[in-house]
Amino acid sequence: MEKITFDKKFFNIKDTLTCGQVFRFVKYENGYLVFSWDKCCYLYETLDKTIIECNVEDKEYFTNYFDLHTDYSSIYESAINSEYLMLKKSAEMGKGIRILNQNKVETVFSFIISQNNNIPRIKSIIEKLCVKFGKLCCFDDKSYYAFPTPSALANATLEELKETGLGYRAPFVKRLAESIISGFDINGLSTLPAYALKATLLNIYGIGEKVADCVMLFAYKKTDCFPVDTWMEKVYKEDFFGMLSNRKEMSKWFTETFGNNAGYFQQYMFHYKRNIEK
DNA sequence: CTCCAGGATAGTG
DNA sequence: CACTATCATGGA
Repeated sequence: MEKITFDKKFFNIKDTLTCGQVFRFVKYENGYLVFSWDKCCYLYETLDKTIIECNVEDKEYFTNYFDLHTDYSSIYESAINSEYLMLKKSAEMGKGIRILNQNKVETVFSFIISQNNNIPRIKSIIEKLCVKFGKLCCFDDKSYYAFPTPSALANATLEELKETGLGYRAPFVKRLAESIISGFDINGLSTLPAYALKATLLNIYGIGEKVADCVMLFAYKKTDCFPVDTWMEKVYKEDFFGMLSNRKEMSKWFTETFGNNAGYFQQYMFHYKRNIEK
C-alpha cells in the first residue's frame, strides 16, 4: 500500500467530494473510499495533512486524479482579492476544494445521467450500474465494482438499464455506449482545441450546454469552463445582480470575467451557495 | 397531492 | 433563431 501525503489547507476531502463533480465515493472508517473507473483509494485527514492510500501501481494515477500537481494557492488568492464579495466568501469557505482529473469515459456517462436529476439519485443510479454491469474488483480486503465498460452497457437492453432508475435517460446511455463500441474515441478528444471538443460533446445524444461544460471542466481540465445550473443561476441573479436571462450567456459572462480560474470559482461558489442555504 | 432535482430534446412559432 | 411541453423517478 502506498501513502500520498498532502497539506490539508488546500485539500479538504469532504468539500472536494461533495461539491458535485464526482459521484462514486462512500464514507469509510475515518474517511472516504473513492472509486475511479476500476481503481479505488482510501482518503482520510490528520491534524494538518490529507492522506491518500492506494495500490503502489496507482500512485501517479491518484496524484493526477486529485490534481496534486496544481498549486491552488494562487487560485485561492485570486478569488480572495476579487471585487465580488460572494466569491471572496466562497473561496474562504471552500479553499480546500480541488477539481479532479477524472476518467473521461466515466465522466461523460455520469453527467449524461446527471441531467434533470439530483445528486443522491445520480449516485444511486451509477452505483447500481456498477453493481449490475461492472467487474468485481478488490482493494485491500474490500470488494467493489468497477465502472461498466462501454461494451457491457451496449450489450444491456433498455429494460435492464432502466432497472437502475435511469428512466428516460436510458437511451442516452445505450446510444453513447454503442457509438464508443463503433469507434468513437472519447479519450482521443483531448487533443482537440476547446471549441472543437465542445462541439463534439454537444453532438452526443443527451448532452447539452451544461453537461458539456461539466465534462470539459471535470475530465478535460478546461478550467475556463463555467457550468451554469439552477444553483449558479441563483448565484448570478442574487449575488452578482446579473440581468442576462439564459444560462449559456451567463456561462459566457463568468468565463469572460474569470478566465482560466472560472471553473475553480464555479466550484467554490456552488459549494458555498448549496451549504449556506440550508 | 404537488413540486423539484446541477437539463436536453423535439416540436412549434 | 427563441420559446416550451415533455421526458422517468423518487424524495420532500
